[in-house]
This record gives sequence, structure tokens and C-alpha cells, in this order.
Amino acid sequence: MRIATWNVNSVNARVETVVAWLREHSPDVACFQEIKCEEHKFPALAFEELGYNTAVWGQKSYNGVAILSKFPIGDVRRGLPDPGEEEQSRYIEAVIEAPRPVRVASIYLPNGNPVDSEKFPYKLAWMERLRRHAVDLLRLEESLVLCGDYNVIPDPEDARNPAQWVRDALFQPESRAAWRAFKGIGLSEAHELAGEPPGTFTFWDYQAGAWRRNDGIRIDHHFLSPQAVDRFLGMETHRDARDMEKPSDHVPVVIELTD
DNA sequence: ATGGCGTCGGAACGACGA
Repeated sequence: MRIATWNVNSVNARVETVVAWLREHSPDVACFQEIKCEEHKFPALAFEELGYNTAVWGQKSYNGVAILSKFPIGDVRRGLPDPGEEEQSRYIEAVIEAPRPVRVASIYLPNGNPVDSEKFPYKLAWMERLRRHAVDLLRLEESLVLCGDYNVIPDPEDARNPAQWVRDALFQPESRAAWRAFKGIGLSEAHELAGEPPGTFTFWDYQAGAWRRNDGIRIDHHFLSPQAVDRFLGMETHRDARDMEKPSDHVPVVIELTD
């Protein structure tokens, strides 16, 4: 089973690009982030025509996450426990009802910039909520894949030019520590399991020729429970997608598990 | 160098992204 994560940067602005990529690569599951629309404006039909079921948690203009699956989708959860009053659409989880099921979450972690604003503590608090929920999920002892745009650059080797990120929320010591604490509850990172080399980036800014200069960062991650690690076969970071017509600024990352 | 570039809402340009 192949499971993709992709921050699509508006699913409606990008639908032709996204459909073209799905048609070519046909992952069993695709987790989207930043769909930037409410559920009634999600182009479900375009994906159903490719054989996907969909589960969506959207909001107007910003954020929004979705899960596409060629298998039936069950046990959908929208949002983390303990939501605030105006909870942003950043987390959706579901069970992919394959012969050997996998619980999958599509995660759009807050950016947190600027660091001296209320957005940075919001990011850190959200990461702690995610960590606590993941502890509960691990107790289920299932095949579990928590993937998405984590908006964290884990290590200097995950940026072409780490110095330009030192004042950025994505590379703050607190963000990186929260990322390690999350991983430390007993999750494994696909990037490490696959032995991807340094310089495997997943995001390049639209601005200033970042793609042309390969000025990228690695911020889109898959985390696996021990039961999913046992099924891990490999991964692909789809760098070529950054050269598609009307590309997202992120590229898809795909892991493969045994069926 | 906080700008570039892209998207949204709503009909100009500010908010937001990373």
C-alpha cells in the first residue's frame, strides 16, 4: 500500500495538477493539506473519477485537510481533542479499510511565524496536543501513519541554507525540540527508515528563484507506529512534481507498506 | 534585505504562507 502526503496549496487552484499527478502515480491513499476550501467546495468528483473515496475537513480560505483512499474509509476524526473556540482545520484521521487496515492522519501543523507573535506559542501548543493524541493512538497498537506538512525543519541538513532559517518559526530550538518529543513517544520517521540522503527537500518557496537554486527545506514528514515500521518497504520524494505546470510549492512524498 | 510569488476573498489590496 502506498500512502502519499502533499501540501497542495489550494486544491481548487491546483486540481488539474493534482489529478495529473494522481493519474500518473495512483497512490492507494493521498493525504492533502492546505486545501483552502470548505467541504462543499472540495472537488470530490474529480477524485472519485479516479477511484478515490474522500474524507475532508475544510474551512474558508485557509488551512483544510483531506484524505483520499482507494479503499473504504472508516472511523473519521476531524480535529485534535480539546479544540479551541475557533479551531482551524488542520487534522483529519481515518482508518483505511484495506485487508490489513492502516490508520492514517493528514496533518497541517501551524507555521508559527512571526516568532514574536501569538502564532508561535499557538504552534507549540498545537504540537503538544498532537503529541498527546499520538500517545493515545499508539496504545491501539495498530499500523499508524501520521503524515503531513509539519512546518518543522528537523536538522540543519534539512535546509539548503540553514542560516537563513535561524529566526524562522520552522527552525526554532523550541519547534525542533517539540518535533523530537513527538517522535520520542515511539514513532519512527520514514526518511530515516528509507535512508534518504541529506538534501532531500520537500518545499521550495515560489519567490526569488528558490526552486531554480534548489534553496529548499524538508518539512513534509511521515511518522510510523512500530506496527507500520514492520510493514515499511520504502519511500519516494517526488521532486519532479515541482516542475509540473502550476506546481504547488511542496512536492508529494510517498511511502510504501506491505499490503 | 522581509522583497520576491501565489492564493483567497471579493472586487483593491491586505492576510497569509514558509
